[in-house]
Amino acid sequence: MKLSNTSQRRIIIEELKKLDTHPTADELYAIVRKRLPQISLGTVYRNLELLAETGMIQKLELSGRQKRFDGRPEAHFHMRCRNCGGVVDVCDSGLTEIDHELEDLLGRLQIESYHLELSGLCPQCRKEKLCQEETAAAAKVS
Amino acid sequence: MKLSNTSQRRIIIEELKKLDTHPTADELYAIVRKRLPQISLGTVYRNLELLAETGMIQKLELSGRQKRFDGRPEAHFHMRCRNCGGVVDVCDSGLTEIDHELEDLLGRLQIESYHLELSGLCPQCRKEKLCQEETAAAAKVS
DNA sequence: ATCGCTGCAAATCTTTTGCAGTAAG
DNA sequence: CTTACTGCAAAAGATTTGCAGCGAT
Repeated sequence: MKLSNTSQRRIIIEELKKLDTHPTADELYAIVRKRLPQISLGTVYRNLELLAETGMIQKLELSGRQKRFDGRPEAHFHMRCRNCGGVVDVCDSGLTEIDHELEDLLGRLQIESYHLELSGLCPQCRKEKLCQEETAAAAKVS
Repeated sequence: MKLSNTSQRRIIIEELKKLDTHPTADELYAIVRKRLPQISLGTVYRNLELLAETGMIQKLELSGRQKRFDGRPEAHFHMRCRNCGGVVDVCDSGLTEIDHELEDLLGRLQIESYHLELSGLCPQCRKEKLCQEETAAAAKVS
């Protein structure tokens, strides 16, 4: 597979790699459009698909209607925020350990791969929720 | 939430519980239509949604365009077949063990839940692939 | 000059929804 | 009688595709 070097493709990669928000195709489209106002959403979809096939980026198969894209090609863990719907990276040595155990086990079970989707509150929403609770507690006292 | 007992709903549950194939809404629609030819796809979607909300069935958040539904409400593991695209149940004590470890770890990380999707060849496709390989080997010899 | 890529718009696929009529409690 | 449910058809949301022209190699 030989990909040519068009400005659309270059800018799509560039902008995606800047983000750690795992944008959907249309979110990335909005961002890329600031630099290339005439680009079409179809082009964004086609490029994301191709780039994922060649392994330069990842197409995330997460729950929810829309696919999301990740500029980091290495496997890592994701958590979906149940409050804001966003997707954040999760790094933890315990998870990495469990990952290895799973690999071993799945090999024995003739399962080829797996993917794990975590769910909870992202740091941002956790902070906001904490603030709300404090405010609520203060209101109760007064 | 009080659900009334309509024939549509009863038959949808009945047919879903008969299957271990985790059908999509339209697959189940086709099956239910044999008994209720005038039922609409919208009714199937609405009922599956309601039944999942009340916990009588599960709506599976798996990769791929279409949602799938599972008549067994208890949590268990699923594997998507990379050959036929179907979804099969996976039962294994090793997995259950890892499940517990994950629960522990995630509690510590303030992660609320997770879901694991396995991928490989379902038993059916594995068998067929094996046959093909044997045939290919035989052809090579002759 | 060739072949891949682009923008545009239409098509597709899955799911949801508005509505007016029907059935269940 | 009241409220939930249904069929139908249209709408909505996300992604894909056909096509004719354009740009990269």
